[in-house]
Amino acid sequence: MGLRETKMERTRQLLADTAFELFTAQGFAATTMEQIAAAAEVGPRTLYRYYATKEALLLTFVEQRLDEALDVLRAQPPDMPVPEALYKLLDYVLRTVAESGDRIIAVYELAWRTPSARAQLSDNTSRWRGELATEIARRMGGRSAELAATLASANTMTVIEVSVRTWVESGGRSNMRRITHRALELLRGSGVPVATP
Amino acid sequence: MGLRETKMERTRQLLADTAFELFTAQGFAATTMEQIAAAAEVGPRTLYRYYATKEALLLTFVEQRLDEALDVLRAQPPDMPVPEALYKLLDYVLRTVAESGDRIIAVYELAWRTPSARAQLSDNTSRWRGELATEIARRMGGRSAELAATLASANTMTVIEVSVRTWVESGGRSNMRRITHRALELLRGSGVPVATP
DNA sequence: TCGCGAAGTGGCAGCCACTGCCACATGGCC
DNA sequence: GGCCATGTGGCAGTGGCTGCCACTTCGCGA
Repeated sequence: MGLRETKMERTRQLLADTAFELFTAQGFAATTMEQIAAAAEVGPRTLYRYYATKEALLLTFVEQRLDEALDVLRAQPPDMPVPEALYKLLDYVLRTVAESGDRIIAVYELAWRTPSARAQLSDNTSRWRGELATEIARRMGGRSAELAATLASANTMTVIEVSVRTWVESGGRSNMRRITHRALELLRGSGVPVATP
Repeated sequence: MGLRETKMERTRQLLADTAFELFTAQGFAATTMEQIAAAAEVGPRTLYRYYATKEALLLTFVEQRLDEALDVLRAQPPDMPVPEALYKLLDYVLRTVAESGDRIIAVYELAWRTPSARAQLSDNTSRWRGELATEIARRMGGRSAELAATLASANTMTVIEVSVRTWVESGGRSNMRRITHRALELLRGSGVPVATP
């Protein structure tokens, strides 16, 4: 990786961090892109080259975690049973969410309060669910599995959402895994694969 | 209902219809709010009083249908088994979607092509899913049912989404109900209530 | 090592979604 | 018929976002 790319990666990180601080300090709407650019000491035009929208600047952190989780799933051997692979994914998500702690909580709370950011978050998770469905379908094999894969993906996403949501609402104090396991237990028994340890 | 309210309702309808025609004719992004206001012969400021955002103008049609479906569910007797009540809701959605035909297809295709509109649509359905979960929880009774209700709501929404999506993608030619029933069949057997005729 | 092309940066002008404010008009009601 | 509440519309302004173009800086081959 050349000097150029290193520098850009650093700038990218700096912009997201600077934005995050301003957002938490003054609120999302009250912070302008110009302010963020000034605080990070770049031109506004450059800021837009790194992040196309203000919402992206807030949500990139969450987005990265979800994409990493997908990579974890893809890295599992192709002959691993789907429920087991899904459990690895779920486990990764819950672990990293719990580790990132405060920042995740702050981002979610900001996003939920801000219509445009909440909408963008919904869109991200919806896109992510689609990618997850594709990966599950590949593992289940064959065209006919597409519907089951879509349902399995939706189930998984719902479990993640409900777990994270209650965890965030408790300020990071509740036991995320307990809810996850209760949800998985409820979902078992249908014709759709469910994450299993 | 007084003359005043009647007139406003008419204007409201006129604005959405005018916008829809312009959107389909020239595309969502290429249509300005000013154009819509001019075409409907109201001031731009007035347009904003009826619809807070451009996306709302496009999506109000879909939104209305979903809200009606919730009302249908709420109208069912409280002692009706949840799976049966869910089936009534599902049935209403599929029926009205099929009846509204071209317009639904056009709205979805416009929304999917437009990031901001797609995000808004995601947000709407997410909010709707929450309301559905609340209603299901009430019918299942008790605090402890909340998680199962959330999962049931998510399942139902997924079934609707996947049905509508494939239907729209086929240009309204595929059999929406076949997919719906296959999906419901797959979902049966878990601890979560599933729509049943 | 030097210089050149590619790639990143930033300023400027401009579009348009959206808002607060205020003056005006128009139903609804006594 | 006149008054109040409520709806309409113009105006000025903010800020997100874009295209364009000039400038700088990195990376690489001669």
